[in-house]
Amino acid sequence: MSPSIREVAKKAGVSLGTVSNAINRPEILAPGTLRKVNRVIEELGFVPNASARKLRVGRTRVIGLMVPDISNPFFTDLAKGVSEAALAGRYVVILCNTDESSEKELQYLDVLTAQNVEGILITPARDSNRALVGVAEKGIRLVLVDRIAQGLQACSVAFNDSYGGTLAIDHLYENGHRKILLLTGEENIPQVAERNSGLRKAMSKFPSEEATVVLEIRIESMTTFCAYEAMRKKLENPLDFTGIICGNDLIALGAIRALRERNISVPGEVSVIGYDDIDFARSAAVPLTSISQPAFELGYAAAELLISECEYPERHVHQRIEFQPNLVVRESTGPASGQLSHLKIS
Amino acid sequence: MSPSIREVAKKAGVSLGTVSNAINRPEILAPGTLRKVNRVIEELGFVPNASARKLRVGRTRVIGLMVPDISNPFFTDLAKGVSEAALAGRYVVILCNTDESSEKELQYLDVLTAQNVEGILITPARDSNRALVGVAEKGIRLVLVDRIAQGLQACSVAFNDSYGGTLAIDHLYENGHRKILLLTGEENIPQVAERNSGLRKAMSKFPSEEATVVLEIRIESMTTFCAYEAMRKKLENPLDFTGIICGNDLIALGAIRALRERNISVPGEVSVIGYDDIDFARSAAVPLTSISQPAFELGYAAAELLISECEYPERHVHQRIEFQPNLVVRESTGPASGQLSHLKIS
DNA sequence: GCAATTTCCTGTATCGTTTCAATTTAGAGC
DNA sequence: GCTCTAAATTGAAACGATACAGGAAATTGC
Repeated sequence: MSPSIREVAKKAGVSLGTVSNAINRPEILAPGTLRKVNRVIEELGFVPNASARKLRVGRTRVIGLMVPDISNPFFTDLAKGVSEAALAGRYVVILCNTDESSEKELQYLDVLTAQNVEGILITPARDSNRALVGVAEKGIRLVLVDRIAQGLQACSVAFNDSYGGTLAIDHLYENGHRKILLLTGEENIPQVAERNSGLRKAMSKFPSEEATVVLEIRIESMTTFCAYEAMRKKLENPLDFTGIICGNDLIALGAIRALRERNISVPGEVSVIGYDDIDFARSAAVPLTSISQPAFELGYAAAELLISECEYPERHVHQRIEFQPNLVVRESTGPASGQLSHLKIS
Repeated sequence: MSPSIREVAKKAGVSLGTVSNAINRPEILAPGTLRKVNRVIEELGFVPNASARKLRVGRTRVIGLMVPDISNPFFTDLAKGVSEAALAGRYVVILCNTDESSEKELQYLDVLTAQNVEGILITPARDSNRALVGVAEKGIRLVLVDRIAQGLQACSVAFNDSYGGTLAIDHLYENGHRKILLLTGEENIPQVAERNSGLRKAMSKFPSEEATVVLEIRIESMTTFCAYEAMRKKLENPLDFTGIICGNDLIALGAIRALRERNISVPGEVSVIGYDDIDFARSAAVPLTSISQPAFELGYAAAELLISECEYPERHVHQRIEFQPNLVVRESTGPASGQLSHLKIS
């Protein structure tokens, strides 16, 4: 097995404390001693036992990352950002994929608590507030990612979802779209609610006589497949919209697939706008107009925030970092002219 | 802070050992005592300190997962499988994204060692054999994912890459393609080498006078962007192939993007075949023909293997699990007729 | 009713670090 | 050379759990 600090001490002819100092506060050792100890450490391939250190110091250098769906490239990028920031701070990330199930989320919360993680980055499920409060009471620090949680003192990082919604609707409006389908997850997902509120706010700017109609479909899970199914069903009836705003790019991809199967041209007949601007958006069947959000940066910032809170709890004050989304126009959106008149007739 | 076993003992009026037994061997306690202790545990919200337990028992219930690129949906699915198997075994996964850099890989190997992980699931970089042997010597169990490593006693899970290569070339050959471009990563990546060897083996079956030509481009990093750049450069010269076999789907996506920019029709003029069959393959600009590999299952199997090795080291024997890939035909491949004659002229 | 056995529980040593008060050594000043 | 201070090193006491030897109580056998 791995040698212990004791063996290093013996072989180097110094005391336990000195070896420990060589590792943790090299500057207080005499240069000669330090060199001697380091050589022995090297020789024996000594790696300090993290469990023992954790036990003594009470710090684990482990954080948890809890995401609803790691398959979603948005969260993958986020995870990459987190991972990188963690590595830079010599922390380590435990990945928890909840599949949007709050049951799994609770299970993971337990496991993470048992593992004594120092903090958790979490995009919480709709109804896990209570559990989070419990976790926070155990002294585990939380950073909320892209969600808010009421009644919880914690840092958070997020995008301005309301502004994102505005960007989407403005873009379609400017292109003449008046009948718009909103294809998104259930509204008890906070970001969804935020974006919709942004949408509504933006709409209220427009003259009401223009009657911008927004139809809504809520799909169960924000994945390509569910969106595809939902869209197929919708298309069994005649078109009553010219633009679609999607809750994320995966949904947009699914919608476009369903539209193409029905030979409905995108953007000729229907414009589609996604959200997140994942890497695949530009390689999609119809390169996707989308609201871009720098997921990697969000993850990096979130992890930095958490680590700094863990490292310097006394001088820490909770804060919220907000990133601005922006619109990336590609080929899936265009003017609505033809369709508009068609709708007027029907 | 979290209460310790000591406080539970005091409050329940029993000794330390009894509380410990209540947690770890409830069956040896008198039912009344057990109930009493459990009630107190509940009341105080006691969670055992994992660090202390780890220190004492030497087991951490933590495994590491090291992948070259978590953005690649193949590895994302793999990670999901690993995560799920781990959760089922009450293990926890530390995610390590190496960005294909062996420097980062070494760094992570150190961190994981220090964290006392019980085992590591790894898709090793080309030249990290030595480091892996060192890790194995420290008693950390390894499972190699989709790669082989010589001189290392360990379990492994993989796809039959050679067979995958065969599937790809057979499909193109049957469609009349004779001049084929291979667009892949560098051959010191083991799977790449394996697939190529499968390709060559398959080609040797065909009558040599037909002169199936395989051109090769090695791209630095197996990502969409690198592939796109490489393909663009290639297309500055006239087409001298009718089919492309890609190292993975991301590469295929990049290649198709470059082809479309040049108004080269896929599959009209050039057929493209990917590898991995990621979720986006079917939503791509041209739905992608690909070699499908069940990444989730691979991950799940790998983690199960590792966990069972950790749990029952004495009865464990190293094994290799191999999954068979299979061909999924979509729209990116088709007959080569027109192009073939064109090439004969040039 | 007493010894033998079984069942249940206690208390202490231990895992490998870090911390910190105490001690030794070295250096400076005269 | 001696004192005083600063620098370097030591060693024991934690951290919180588990294991295990052994003690107390309950049960059994005759």
